[in-house]
Amino acid sequence: MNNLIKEMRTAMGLTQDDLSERLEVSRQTIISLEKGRYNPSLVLAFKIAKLFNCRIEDIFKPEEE
Amino acid sequence: MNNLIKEMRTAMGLTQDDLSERLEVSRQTIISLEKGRYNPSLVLAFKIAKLFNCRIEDIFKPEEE
DNA sequence: CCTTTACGTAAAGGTTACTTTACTTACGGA
DNA sequence: TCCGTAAGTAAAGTAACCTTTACGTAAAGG
Repeated sequence: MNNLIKEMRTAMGLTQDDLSERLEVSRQTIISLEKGRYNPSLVLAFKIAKLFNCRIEDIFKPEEE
Repeated sequence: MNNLIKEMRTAMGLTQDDLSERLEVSRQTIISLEKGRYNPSLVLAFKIAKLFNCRIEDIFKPEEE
């Protein structure tokens, strides 16, 4: 699952630490998400979309099968 | 996390078993999702949206905080 | 230099998504 | 009445998300 979290985060001028606080997750979670190490839960995906003021589909790009 | 899986499934004339095969998950997973017992992974949410030919936001409704 | 900030890795543990198996109930048709 | 189908519960196990803690590195500033 590819995503644009890092791009959107830096565009907002946020550090990983800032973002983790706003999303109420650990910094480790942000790092792992940005690195593509795992896919977020749907709940977290909704939180991220809300914070970035866009849709889940705008941030997350499932790899084509 | 509220969702419209059951409604959309029956609208397509599919049984829980049919749906589980198309999504490549177990029937238990379908039952639990429809019953709202847990939230799917983002990957599964994308699969569901693709099958129902709509967006994740059209199917899943996060409870307001 | 030394400190602070931002980003990164690694490992151990908890919680939850998801699987597998087995059993139950209700319904409709032959 | 019997059988098959669809939907449901329950329990035990595996996999993945997410946390916590600790440590490493590079850059910028004093």
